[in-house]
Amino acid sequence: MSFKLDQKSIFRQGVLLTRRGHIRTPFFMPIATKGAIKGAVSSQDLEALDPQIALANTYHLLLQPGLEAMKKLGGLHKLMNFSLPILTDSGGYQVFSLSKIRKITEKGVTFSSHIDGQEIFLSPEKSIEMQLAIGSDIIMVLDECTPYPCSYKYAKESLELTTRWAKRCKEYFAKKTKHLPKKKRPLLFGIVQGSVYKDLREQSATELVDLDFDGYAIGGLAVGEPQAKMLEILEATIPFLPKDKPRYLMGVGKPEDIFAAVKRGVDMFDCVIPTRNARHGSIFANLQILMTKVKYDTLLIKKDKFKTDQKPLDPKCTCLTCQHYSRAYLRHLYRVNEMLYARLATVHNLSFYLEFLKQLREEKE
RNA sequence: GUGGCCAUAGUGUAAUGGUUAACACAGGAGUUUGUGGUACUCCUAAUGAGGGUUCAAUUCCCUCUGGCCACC
Repeated sequence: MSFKLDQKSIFRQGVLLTRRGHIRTPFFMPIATKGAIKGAVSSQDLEALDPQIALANTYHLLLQPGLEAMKKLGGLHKLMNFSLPILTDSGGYQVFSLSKIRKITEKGVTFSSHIDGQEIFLSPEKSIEMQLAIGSDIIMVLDECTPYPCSYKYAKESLELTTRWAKRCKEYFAKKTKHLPKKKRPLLFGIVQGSVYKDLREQSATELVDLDFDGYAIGGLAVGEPQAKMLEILEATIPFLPKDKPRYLMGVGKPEDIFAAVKRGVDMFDCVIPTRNARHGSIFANLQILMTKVKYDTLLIKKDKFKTDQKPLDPKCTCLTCQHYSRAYLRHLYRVNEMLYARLATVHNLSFYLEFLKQLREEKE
């Protein structure tokens, strides 16, 4: 059993056990796509934020530095000098979001590299092999993330392919990890697809649960559909997932999305919003968790009104940035294009998200 | 003092004897959901003053004002 829930708590406050340590739920995973948090945030900066876990991308690391180099380097933890657990995305989403030219067949997916255009083939087995080389602690199966909108027919065929790939991932994973003691093995998660069709979500979840994964992700959401639709599909999916396994809503989201999803029984999240928005000048501040919703402010730091504002970004925040620097300084750094801006803003926005999830973990009735 | 050049959004530059005078930055309002990019979208805002030529002037001519350069 890798997941324990506190039965008396509200939400799903529990503990997920990985080979590199336990993680309290619900939690948010900062994204280190290429083995670094974008915005000049070092592994030590990140660990100082107590993130519990980070996420990296198989697709990007497969292109650079590549499978063989990663094997020789002894994995990503060593490469980036990071000691907390790492979850790796399988590359399925990047094929969907980055590659204009792609061909999906039963065997796998062929696509052109966004870096130099060279043809890359990614199969379920190859994705797992790369994730094992990375030394990932939570490995995701290769899936096809359907776009929104998506026809029923395409969504059904796609989900069934995703299930067959999941089975192959599981078999390959079992073969490659059977020599490891159970406590030294990474976890393997399946991914529910089915677009916005409730019966397809049920079908996908049921098929994956039959295969018995360590946790279940819900993919193919937050791809352009309205929030109400996302929650509707989430509510239609969760009942088909086991209570004693972690649920991961991939790529979500804004604080209000995460709050709504946690209330509906989701345990894990990842999203580019805190880091990307930080780089683009949008700062999260003044969080309030109320009974039915979350409230917060978004500061567009470039604005004139911050020119001489000596307050920290968020007066209640304890992050490095807020302890030492003012809104005026951040605005100035943003405007003069200093790299320090990105680091300080990213550290703060991550701190905001991590503190938000920490409060959800501690929320009592 | 004489001659020449210049004057267009807040700033720096375009363009034109004839529909809504363009662009960049600045200013304002937004966007970003399993990360190709310090990204993207929308909005506000201008022909120095006065006179003349002309059907029509920001454009051509004159005067003034202000600035730059050269010469004495």
